[in-house]
Amino acid sequence: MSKKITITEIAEKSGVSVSTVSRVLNNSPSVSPAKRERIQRIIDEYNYTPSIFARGMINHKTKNIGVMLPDITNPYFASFFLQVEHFALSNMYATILFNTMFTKNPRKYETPLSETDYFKIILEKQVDGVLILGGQIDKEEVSPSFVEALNELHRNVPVVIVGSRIEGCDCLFIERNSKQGITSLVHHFKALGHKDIGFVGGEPGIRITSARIDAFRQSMRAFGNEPLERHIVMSDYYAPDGYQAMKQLLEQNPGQLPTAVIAINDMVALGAIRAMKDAGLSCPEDIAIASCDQFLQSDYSIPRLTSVDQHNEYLGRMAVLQLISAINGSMESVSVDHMPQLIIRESCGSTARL
Amino acid sequence: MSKKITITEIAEKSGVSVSTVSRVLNNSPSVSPAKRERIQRIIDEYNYTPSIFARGMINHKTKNIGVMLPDITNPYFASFFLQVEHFALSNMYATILFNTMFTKNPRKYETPLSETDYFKIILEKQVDGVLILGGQIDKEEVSPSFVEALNELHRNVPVVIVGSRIEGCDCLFIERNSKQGITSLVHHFKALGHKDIGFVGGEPGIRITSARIDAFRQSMRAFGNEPLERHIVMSDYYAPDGYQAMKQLLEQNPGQLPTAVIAINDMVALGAIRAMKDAGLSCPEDIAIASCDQFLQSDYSIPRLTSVDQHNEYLGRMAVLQLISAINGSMESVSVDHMPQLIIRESCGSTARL
DNA sequence: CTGTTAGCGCCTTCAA
DNA sequence: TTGAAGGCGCTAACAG
Repeated sequence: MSKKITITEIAEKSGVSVSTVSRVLNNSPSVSPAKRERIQRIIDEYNYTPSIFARGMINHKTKNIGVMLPDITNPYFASFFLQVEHFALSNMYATILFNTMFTKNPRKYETPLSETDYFKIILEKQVDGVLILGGQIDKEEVSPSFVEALNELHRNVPVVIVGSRIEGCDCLFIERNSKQGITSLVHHFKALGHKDIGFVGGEPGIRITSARIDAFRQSMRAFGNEPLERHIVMSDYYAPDGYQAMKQLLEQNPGQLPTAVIAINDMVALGAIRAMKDAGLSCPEDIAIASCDQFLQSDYSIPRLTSVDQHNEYLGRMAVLQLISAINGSMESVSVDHMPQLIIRESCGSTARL
Repeated sequence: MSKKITITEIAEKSGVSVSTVSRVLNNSPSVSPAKRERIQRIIDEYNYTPSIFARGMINHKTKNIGVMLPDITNPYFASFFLQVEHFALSNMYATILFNTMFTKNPRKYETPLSETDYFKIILEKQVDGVLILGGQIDKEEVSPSFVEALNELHRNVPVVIVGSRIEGCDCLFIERNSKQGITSLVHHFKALGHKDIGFVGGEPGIRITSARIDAFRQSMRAFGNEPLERHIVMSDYYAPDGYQAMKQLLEQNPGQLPTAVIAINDMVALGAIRAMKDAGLSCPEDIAIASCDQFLQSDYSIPRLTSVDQHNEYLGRMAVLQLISAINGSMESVSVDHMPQLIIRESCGSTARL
């Protein structure tokens, strides 16, 4: 590895002092155009880039942000992350990604590390800010010690959490309305004449799950229907979970199945439809299905999935922007007001097309 | 943000010199046990971690690696990356991820940045090593200027490329046998009695595509069949591409369709099956389908996808390991010898089960 | 507009 | 076994 050239050498080669070179490096106005150009030429010629270490010693910034999420192979997190990375880079921040694997996942990985271990590692990396997505923060019962760890982290570096506000946590939050999507799904099914609607997927004890199921119950009641508890089967967020949940729903409701079911996301919907098929039922004829969170490729499954676009990508952008402004001193939480969009395809059995 | 405590303060608080503190920090043996313990206690108490900047100025290491890939939302890259990140971290390296978006992708993103721009950014980040996956390096014709950029990067920091060796490129490569999988697929279809086999997906001019199509032709010939060119339709790597490719295949071969088709990966297979369905054909009855690269969830589609597990996750592990050993001085390319595994499910029309 | 200089926090000789 | 001192590459006063 060729050793890096330093500012001193550039200064010597261009016959000026290091400060002058430093000035052109930092676009200081007070450099004569002639010198500036000459120096820049040398810089380019030698392909010189200043040492982040030396710079960091002074301004204590790495221009790196840390992103902590459970599992990048989950399309939900992936599409979110893509936006984050993209927008961070266009603001000159690079993104260090940590997969905490702190949710169940189909690969059954375990990490020996706790989330607070990750906090420590992140801190050591001296990132300028941290974005947290999923994991413990999504639990309904967040342990006080975890909140304290979060606060400690935030004391060192701005932390933006994507999810609902946690009692006693000083971090910044970026929240959004998660009911809207469910409500339009229920309305849609009602409009199609369904009375008994079920719900599958989502891990119990996780906020997003409860929020959605609550919204589900609530909007059912708004139609004068009390949803049947036995038509609600929670499990988790992946295809195998949708499969298992639907299987259970079918088995525990012989002869009295719902005519429509809402799945917590597209992977779960996929699994659920597969379970129906394996039980000799077909979708949407026997049970119509729609999901709350659209992923890519849902337009290519059989049947094509009716789903809700929660605009997660937009949320990703908002999150980085929030983090960057926090790094630069702004300290307010934001709530993103977005309008989830119902995407009607085949699995809901509607013939309507947008 | 609370400012960090320094080694000097630790030294003062424990009544020793900075050098002694430094010694305990770096596990130097020459510190009296008593002092060592006392100092360690203070370190823990104040939750002190040494500044990476100051350290970096001396050893020039960040303990960060850079990973460059086209699109993390592509499950192929995601599962690969997950392994990389995981293994890197267990070796104390954090991973900075760059999505170059340098392939077509369903989101139609564009970056204003070229891949060589990314090289520059990565270099500025002073990572200890770089892993490159996909993008230009996969092209059949790599421009000399790109190779030179790669070499220049490699002159500064170890670069590991996942893919086939590029003429004139000094980087480290991690290669694998990509024929094996195709061959077993062809054998499998032959064993099921298929004669006319088609191929869909993959971008023309990309090495992995050509390699697979070559392997396809070759193993067809081994059975005395010359594959029909009009039964081979390239496009790209995502579901919409599979859809479009199959649609074209169907349209351009009226009355003389293949009875089986190999798709370049599971997303393409999904799209292809969907196209068949939309054309009133069903899989595997009318055309059997199998794919070369298995992703998660393929076990839940309708029909379940017969596919090949290329053990990409293993490859990911090998790649980081290779990079880390390169960072530590080892400079040999490795070729991973793995045995792709055929996973027989429904889409190939076989009744056999493993 | 430009140069000089004092650190930033740490590690590493070199002496003691 | 310990401490003192130099220097890593850069920026930010401070002088000129």
